[in-house]
Amino acid sequence: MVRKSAPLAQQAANEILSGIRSGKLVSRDGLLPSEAELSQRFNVSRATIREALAKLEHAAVIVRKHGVGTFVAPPQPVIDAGLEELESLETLAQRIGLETQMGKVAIEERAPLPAEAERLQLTPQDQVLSVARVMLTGKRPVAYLVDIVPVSYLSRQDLGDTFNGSILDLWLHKKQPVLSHSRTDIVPEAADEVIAHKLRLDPGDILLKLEAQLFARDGKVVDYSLSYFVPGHFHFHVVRRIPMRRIGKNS
Amino acid sequence: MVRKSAPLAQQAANEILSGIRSGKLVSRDGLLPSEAELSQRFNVSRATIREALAKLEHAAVIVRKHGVGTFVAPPQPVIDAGLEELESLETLAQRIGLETQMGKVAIEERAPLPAEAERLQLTPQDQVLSVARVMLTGKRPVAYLVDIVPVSYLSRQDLGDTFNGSILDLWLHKKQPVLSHSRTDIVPEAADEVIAHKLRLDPGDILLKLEAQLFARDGKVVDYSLSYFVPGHFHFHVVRRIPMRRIGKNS
DNA sequence: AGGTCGCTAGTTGTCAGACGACTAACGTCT
DNA sequence: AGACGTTAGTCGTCTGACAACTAGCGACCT
Repeated sequence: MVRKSAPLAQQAANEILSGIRSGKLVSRDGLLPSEAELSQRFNVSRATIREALAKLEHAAVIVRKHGVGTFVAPPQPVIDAGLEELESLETLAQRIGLETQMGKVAIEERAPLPAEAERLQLTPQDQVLSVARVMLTGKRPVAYLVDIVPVSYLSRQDLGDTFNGSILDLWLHKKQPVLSHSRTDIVPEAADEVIAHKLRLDPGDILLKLEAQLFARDGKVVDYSLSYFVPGHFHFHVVRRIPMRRIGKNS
Repeated sequence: MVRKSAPLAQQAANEILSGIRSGKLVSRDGLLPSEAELSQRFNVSRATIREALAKLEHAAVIVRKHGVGTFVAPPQPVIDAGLEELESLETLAQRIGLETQMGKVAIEERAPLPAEAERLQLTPQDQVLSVARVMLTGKRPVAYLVDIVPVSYLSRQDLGDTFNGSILDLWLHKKQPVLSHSRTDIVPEAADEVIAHKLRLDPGDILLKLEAQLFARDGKVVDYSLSYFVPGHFHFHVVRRIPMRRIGKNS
């Protein structure tokens, strides 16, 4: 999408962003001028200002409150986590002393969806247990976690009063199944309306999705999980090694 | 942000999204009804429809073309890449037979910004070479890559006619400096106006940012790089291992 | 003195109508 | 066949008005 000149709304968004970053447009409590005032100040219509502000809201730069005003979005606390070693979020949070809460767990035993069947190497006649929950810190949703597990590996009874939100921790404690590794896909994604609702966001807000297959020692896929993270709370990194052998690379 | 009822624009966006997913709102060539028609169909003002469509455009669900119409966004080809082994994008693309082009390289020798100095363990008096370029496939920008390198490791002369876009490849070929690994942070991010312009996107569009420090064998940081990927072209994954020792974890 | 309720002013969200800027398609002319 | 101009339709922007919401203030009650 190459445009000869940016639409006015885009230009206004750029200028407002500059004004925010320089601090010139922001009062002490993070409040921006009203739409009417921005309209006059930038010499465009209020509708165009609204389109510009919508863009900035989607960029998580601002937050608009009906009847109140438009605010610069607040900065967020960060948890840093390496991805090389598989560790549950609950264990990670505990290790760094962060208090997290688990929202209501939605457990359902059903047939797998086609994508789930494929990822779990199941047939449509098999049954899976779906375990979905929201993780919160300080009442604030930070992640939405869904595990899809063949019922041969996990039943409702396995999840008892001691379930802390992590199937991985449950299995590691139990030493059954014996786990090997996970393959985790990393995707930036816009929240759809269901997930947005669960994480108290708007559809379209940016999430980091980790989509993982967990393999047991015998090579079977024992878990297919989808983890959606609100940016700013968990900060993931990976250590990438230089391969030892590069012979044959150019053949 | 919990609302008693969603704003009308949000509700309209949800309904339009449902109509797109069910196929009911989309013609053969991916065209949606006009804003005027959607306004009538959903019984809201055209301004509200515009706000709804803006949300969907930000979610990369649709593309709006001035004077033409509103289209469902096209699906994208995908390159899958593991992150465990450090490999340049250029080598990766070559390995899988994908033709990529490098846009104009912007090279600048300057003092490091504070964040760069910190990441590269430099002082403000040091000098770095900044190498910025866009990677394209089929004329389409897919990534914006910036390397910040201390001049002791890289000079303009090092980048000659043989520079293919990858400093990593250059160093691996030269075997100097001897490289060890990189630490790469993974962040979903909204494009700011500069990067959006380079990648022919709108500010606020979703990108995956990989922010990496590259370490030599002697422990020095030899490169600080920022790589911004347009979603849908490169698809990253990581293999996460179960640690061998878990003794002491609960102490 | 403290708490509650109602009102006001100000702000965002939505509506309606109009015009500007853009584009694809079609017809006419060379 | 190619170039140019026109038309109809669409998105982008403007204007003015009203609906929905909220913080703050003052009045009133306990």
